[in-house]
Amino acid sequence: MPELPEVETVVRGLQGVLPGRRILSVRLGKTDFIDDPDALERELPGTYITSVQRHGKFLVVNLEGAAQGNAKLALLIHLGMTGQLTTCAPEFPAPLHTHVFISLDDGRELRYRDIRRFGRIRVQSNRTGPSPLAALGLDPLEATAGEFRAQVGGRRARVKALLLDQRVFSGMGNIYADESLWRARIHPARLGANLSAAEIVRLRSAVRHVLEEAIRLKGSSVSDYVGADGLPGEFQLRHRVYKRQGKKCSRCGATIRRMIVAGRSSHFCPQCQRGPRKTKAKASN
DNA sequence: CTTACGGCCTGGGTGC
DNA sequence: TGCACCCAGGCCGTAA
Repeated sequence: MPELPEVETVVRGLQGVLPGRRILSVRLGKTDFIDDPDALERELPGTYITSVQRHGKFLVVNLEGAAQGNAKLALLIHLGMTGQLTTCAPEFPAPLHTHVFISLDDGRELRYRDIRRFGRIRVQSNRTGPSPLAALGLDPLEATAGEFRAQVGGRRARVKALLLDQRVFSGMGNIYADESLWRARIHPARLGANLSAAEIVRLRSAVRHVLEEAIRLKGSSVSDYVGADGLPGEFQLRHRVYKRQGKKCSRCGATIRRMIVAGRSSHFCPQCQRGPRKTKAKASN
């Protein structure tokens, strides 16, 4: 599933090929995951790609009109669960579920494929309403220790829910939330407000370590993820808990467990990551 | 206001 | 060969 490291890998791959290219034409397959398919076909041709960036799990392709001073546009792409954004020769046969074909002035084609169409594509301009990027929380790689503590401490939501909430931290999903909590030795069901200052520091450094290592290994390919070059990542080989229930914890040897926390399956070591205290409904007085 | 939870979207994988 | 079921991320409505 594309989370921060996977999107970052795709962005870095595209940064080498897209900036400076002009979009010649757009061809669409199914469009139910595109906010305004007509706008995509109408507004993209003729524009120049100026840069590619990541915001949380969003991939942003910045565009500029041919004439000077033209309104700037951005193509916002969220890969959802199974989105793939690659460039290739236009003759290359398109695999099933490829729904967007953008031909470029260097003869190559930018393609979007999405098996389940949980992804989203949207053209963003100054007249298309509020950008979904505005609602995003801190980038976990850029958040200072103080910012991190402010988002986690004092919150009565489960720490797993906080890590997954894109308005709190942007970019993390189930894999990296679970891997980070294991590394920090924090149970996913603990409440943010109940974490000690030391635990919050540990969590921030675990998140950074895990995300940076995953970026180095070009992401985790667990379902359909591939980078901009079509190649899978390798971080799935380093997963310590994600989808490893029943296997041994590499740190203490206990058996990894899976349980639903914050509505999502959560993988953790019951030995290294001690559960929250059971709050008694009514203590004696 | 904050948090919790169920449902919806889709289709590949799994198990019967 | 079929088929019901589960699961995933984001979002939305509803309830406490």
